[in-house]
Amino acid sequence: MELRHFRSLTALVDHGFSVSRAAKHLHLVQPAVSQHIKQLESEIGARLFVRQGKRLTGLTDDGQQILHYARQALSLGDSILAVGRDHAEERSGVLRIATTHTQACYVLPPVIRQFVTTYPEVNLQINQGTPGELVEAAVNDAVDLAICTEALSEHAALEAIPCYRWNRCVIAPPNHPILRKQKLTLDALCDYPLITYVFGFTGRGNFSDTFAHAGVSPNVVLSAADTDVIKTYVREGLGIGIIARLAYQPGRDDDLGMRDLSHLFPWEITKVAYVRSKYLRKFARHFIDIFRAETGGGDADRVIEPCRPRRADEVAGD
Amino acid sequence: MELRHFRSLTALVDHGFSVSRAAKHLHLVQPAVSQHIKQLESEIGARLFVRQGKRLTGLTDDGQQILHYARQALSLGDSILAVGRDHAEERSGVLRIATTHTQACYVLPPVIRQFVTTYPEVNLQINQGTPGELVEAAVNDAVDLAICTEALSEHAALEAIPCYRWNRCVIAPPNHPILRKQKLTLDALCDYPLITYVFGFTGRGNFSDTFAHAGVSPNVVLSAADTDVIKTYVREGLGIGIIARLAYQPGRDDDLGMRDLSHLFPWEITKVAYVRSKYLRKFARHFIDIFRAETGGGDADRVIEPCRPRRADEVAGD
DNA sequence: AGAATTTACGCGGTCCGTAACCATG
DNA sequence: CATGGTTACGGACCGCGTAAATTCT
Repeated sequence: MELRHFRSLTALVDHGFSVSRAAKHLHLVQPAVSQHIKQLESEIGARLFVRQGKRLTGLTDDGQQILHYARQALSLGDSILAVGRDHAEERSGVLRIATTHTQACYVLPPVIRQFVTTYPEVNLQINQGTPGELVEAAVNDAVDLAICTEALSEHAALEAIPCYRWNRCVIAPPNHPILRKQKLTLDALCDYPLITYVFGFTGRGNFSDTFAHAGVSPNVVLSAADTDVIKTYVREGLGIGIIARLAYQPGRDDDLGMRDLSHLFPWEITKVAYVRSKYLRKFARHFIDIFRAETGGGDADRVIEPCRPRRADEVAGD
Repeated sequence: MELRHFRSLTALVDHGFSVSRAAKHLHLVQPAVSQHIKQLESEIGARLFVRQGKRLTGLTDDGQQILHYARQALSLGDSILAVGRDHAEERSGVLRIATTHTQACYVLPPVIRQFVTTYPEVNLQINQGTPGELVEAAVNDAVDLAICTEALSEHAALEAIPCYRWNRCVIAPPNHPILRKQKLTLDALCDYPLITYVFGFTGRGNFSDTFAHAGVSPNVVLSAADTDVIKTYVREGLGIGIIARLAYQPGRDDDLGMRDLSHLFPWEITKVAYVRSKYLRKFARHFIDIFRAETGGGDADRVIEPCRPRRADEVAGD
């Protein structure tokens, strides 16, 4: 059993169980990967694929199990090569990041700017997705870093580094009564139609829990995956928006009134996560440092606050 | 890069950096493993070994790092083979367990008895060691399961399954005043010379903390790694012993008086742990079930109490 | 000088590629 | 019959073993 068998196995499932396509992807011919599978199955002593005649259609339970191990082993091989590259070409390579809309638009830009100037040789790839997709992508080694507020701490394979904390604000058209109210309470928010994030996004869990815990029910008339949609409909007069405070941009959003809500909701903690067992290139670790410094450090009026650094075992218990 | 390179790498460090001995162990000749190392270093682009002339003397920092990944990859290979064996010969194989003296003597015997009768074909190997050694052995894939009360939950690579909880008792010669005292308090225990476990063993951490927290200092005249030594010196009249209640055996220890101390100390939780990323043979998982059932279930007068099953993510936060 | 590792070289196995054969839609 | 997979077979490569050269103890 050698890594080449694992390469054929993973290529096969990654290309719709087509031996020929997998072979092409591996720069081999069909019979070669056929043989790899055959050898694997004979050495293991169990069928890995379900077959319809000669055609492979899916994985057996064992195959599923084994695929998982094979992927990990290959990933470790990549880690080993990565260690080497950190020697040969410390300042060049690829950094793949997955994050959510809010992070990508409002938090990452200055970080990216600083990173690309210090590492002009690094090919930076940013993917956008839902928190669930980020976790998926990270554990499948489709990206190196995942950045968001939800879901990252749940997965045992991920190391999640807390970077900064943030809270919410309400935005409304300039003359909206909510902006003049003396005491801004949850009840007050419930008096108006609300626009905020969909479930699974940007702290929506804590948002709903807070109302539920207070025994009041907000009237959410629109849920959006990203802040721009919320702003748009607030400008349309559909309701008042509750967004991450850091997504309110003075200058750009001066046509909207804004009031802080951090006294009403729990703080959210945005984290950057990576799979524990993988080697992170030096520049990837540096990216995390830059991210923490940039978000934790300056720009106080965006209410990005630094967050106490924590040790790994604390993070695990989140 | 193939698994064979990793095999040579690990064999080399496991045999004192002697290429010839490593080769012998791999059923190869010296030049073969020399070549493996050469190929590895060339593909990675960094030296893995520090050399004195032609002789290898140790690992570079990178080598250390890479060794770690290589070991994991090989371990995954073993897991893949293990999946297969669970098909071919479900009821035969090897189960390697590491545990402490207390568990081995007082808790495991009935579990072992049941296991070997249900799996007579399984080669059961039990190693004894300190809690630190158990963790070491588990993460290095030297054993399959580690059973003890300390240290297991700390290591991120280990999944620790809580199995039962226990507390302490005091043992003393028959006419000792401690046995007649109305209220058994920490202060009362401090009035006499104490014999108990050494640090890092059988809940000694919580033991000391409890006294420290109460602001009293016990007079520990002897610390032993196992219960039998403690009993011996209690019989000698050197002092009173504080041991795990489950280590007091009615019948065998009737010449010693015993009183329960569970109102004074926190409960300890004994766990069985294994490395998360590894495949556990079916009989290994069954062993855990037997262990939990046997300890959680019957024999109430040994005060082995069942412990609420917990989900993996709870355990991780311990 | 002796033990151990590297280098050099040749053989044997095996890994892959070509080609023919077979199953399926 | 076209597409895709397996079987069969041959060649090239390379991985391993033997033997000589080299270096450190």
